[in-house]
Amino acid sequence: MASKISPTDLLRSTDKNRSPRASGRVTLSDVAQSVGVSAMTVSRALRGERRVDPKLVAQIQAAAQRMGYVPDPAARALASQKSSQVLVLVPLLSNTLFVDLIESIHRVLFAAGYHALIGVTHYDRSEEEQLLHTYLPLRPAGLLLTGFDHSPAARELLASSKIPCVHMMELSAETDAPHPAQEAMSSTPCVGFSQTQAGAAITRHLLERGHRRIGFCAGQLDARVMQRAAGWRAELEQQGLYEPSLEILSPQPTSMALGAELLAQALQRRPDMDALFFCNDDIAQGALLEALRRGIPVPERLAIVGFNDLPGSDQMLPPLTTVRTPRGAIGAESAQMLLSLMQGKPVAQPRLDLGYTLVVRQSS
Amino acid sequence: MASKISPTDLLRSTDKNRSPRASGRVTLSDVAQSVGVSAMTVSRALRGERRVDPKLVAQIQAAAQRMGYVPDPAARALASQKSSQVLVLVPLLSNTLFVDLIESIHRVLFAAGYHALIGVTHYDRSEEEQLLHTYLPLRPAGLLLTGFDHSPAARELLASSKIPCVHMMELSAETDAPHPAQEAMSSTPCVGFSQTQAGAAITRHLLERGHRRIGFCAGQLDARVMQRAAGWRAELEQQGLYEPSLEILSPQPTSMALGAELLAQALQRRPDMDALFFCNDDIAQGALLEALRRGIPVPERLAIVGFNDLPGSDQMLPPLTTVRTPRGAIGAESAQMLLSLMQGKPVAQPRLDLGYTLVVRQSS
DNA sequence: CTGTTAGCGCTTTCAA
DNA sequence: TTGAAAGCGCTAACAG
Repeated sequence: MASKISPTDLLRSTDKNRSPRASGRVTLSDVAQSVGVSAMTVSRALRGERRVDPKLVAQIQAAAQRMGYVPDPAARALASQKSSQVLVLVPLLSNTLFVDLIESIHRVLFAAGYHALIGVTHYDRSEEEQLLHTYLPLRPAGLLLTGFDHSPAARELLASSKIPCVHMMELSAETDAPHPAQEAMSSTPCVGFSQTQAGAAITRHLLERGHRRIGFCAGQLDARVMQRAAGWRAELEQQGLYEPSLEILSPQPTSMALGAELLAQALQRRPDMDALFFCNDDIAQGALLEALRRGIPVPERLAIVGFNDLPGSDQMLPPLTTVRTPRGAIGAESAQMLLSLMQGKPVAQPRLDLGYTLVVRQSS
Repeated sequence: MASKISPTDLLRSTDKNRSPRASGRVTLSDVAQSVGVSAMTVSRALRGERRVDPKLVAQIQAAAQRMGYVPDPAARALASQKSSQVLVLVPLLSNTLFVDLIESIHRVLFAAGYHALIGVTHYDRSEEEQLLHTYLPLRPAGLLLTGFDHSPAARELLASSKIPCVHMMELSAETDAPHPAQEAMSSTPCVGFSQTQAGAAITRHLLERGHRRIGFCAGQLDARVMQRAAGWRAELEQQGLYEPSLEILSPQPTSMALGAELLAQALQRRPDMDALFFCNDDIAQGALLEALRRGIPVPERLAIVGFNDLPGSDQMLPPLTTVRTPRGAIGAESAQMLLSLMQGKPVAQPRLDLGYTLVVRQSS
């Protein structure tokens, strides 16, 4: 195992002789030198590439550990043209939904040696585009995006970057909710559930409970909210119960205050309303409190249901009936799918439906 | 403006001759060549370094724009030993407080060309340590940490990294709340407010309202919560009203459900309790709902106050009295301070107190 | 004010 | 299975 020591290595061996630009960190060649192999071998060994003598691998790992070697992500990214970061774009952080999503993504990616770089789009296509513009040059190893609603320029960026990408929270090519760019993404990897079907399911629940004038109240009119609306509407139409005046929409972001306001609007417009389906639990909670303030018996006079099963919904008066969405699982499975894609492995189910659960409490 | 074109540049000029490793992106030398200057000049011009002919700067910027040049962060990080990322560590994302903090940090840093890399510690010193271990090698340009509660090893890492760092949400060297490592950090840059004083202030408010048996209920017993407790306790002691049984603490994370539980515990232990100070609005909200369920008149029979002024607190029945904390401003000012530190500029107020506001609503 | 030189620390490529 | 050479794209450190 007589080793040839390159001039550079010799230079490095003496601390005095280190280049003035050296950062002082332990490098690959430091480890290589100490073991008596080339830097290349250390690089391969540490990355777990095959075709390295197992004995050497053990020795190298021990040395790296002992010397406190930590790979330099910048150097690695520069040389290999890809970083260990995964860009994760979500619309908001103020909805627990996305926090849960991020937490489970982080857990899976972190364990696999990747870092989640989080970007917030505020439900704005141009903000998303700008984020892609600034973050794509970081050469993320993968992308995790919320929904399919991108600007054309963003689509372009994504396509030309050729970076593996998984879409979260909704499914491509839903036959019951035609999507503008449906065709283009029928093969796009995605993990989620049918927002439309979930919206339809909770509407059916209300119908089964005997409600007939079921309103839909929503803020933050993003694509997924509109899919829920479509599910609600389809069920009502099927029963011949749909009327435009049952739809109370506001472009404002959802909040408890907005819930109170929409409840008021709904009852003013349709005093005969006997149930309300809110697009998200936070506005439903606000509506529940407003009903309490107004002395409206829930669910006797008016049933109220929400969506997502957020914290606090079980604490309301009465506890809120809602749809539990599997965001934790969506995050984990998306990350897992992305890991496969990044490794070039085939993905068994590139369109993964994780379903939803109706949670019936006392508000309906 | 006759330019010397280096051999490498000539090589690059012909697409056929590009190295097999080239990434295809437009590089600094591409721009340099097109303008007829050296890569170094382009580098300086684009980074806005002084000592470059303004005319050249304009020309170079135009060329970069036209050619679609985007700097490579990895190459930049490798050469300069610092990335454009700022590591931001927060305990949680499920508390709106930290989301607000992050949003404003992001806004300030992004505008200055930096990216926020967010890490979540879950109030766990060893998790924080691990995050530092894995993220410090990314050579972040700066650090933004929540609180001062680090493990010794983490302190070591921070100190030896020599990366500029600002602590958020609490202030160093509070004379009224001795901190374990107080001395060491009396000069540490920090932006926040006195948690102790804020806790004392809302307690005084309750005392002024005539309450005498004021309990303190808390979950998630982190350093800042305990500082609020200290403020509460000091006020009570001053009036000779402090008793250990008034303190109801739980190690569990705060939530509305925990609020309900702690209210129950408090009333069981001290049926004569006439006011409760909850360490965070979410548990206070849960307590308010529990009071409603139990038919306890608030504030007549029992006053309830919270902390942070989170969304929904104004929607409660009755609306919650609380302390509004300036997390948006804290995020913005911390980021601003960090920018100064990163540029080596002196910081006028390295210990910035942004105060707090008592928000008196109907629950007290 | 501008350019030259020499790396930053790693990995691709190719040769042994 | 291992190694040598040659960069990745940029900037620090001098010169001029």
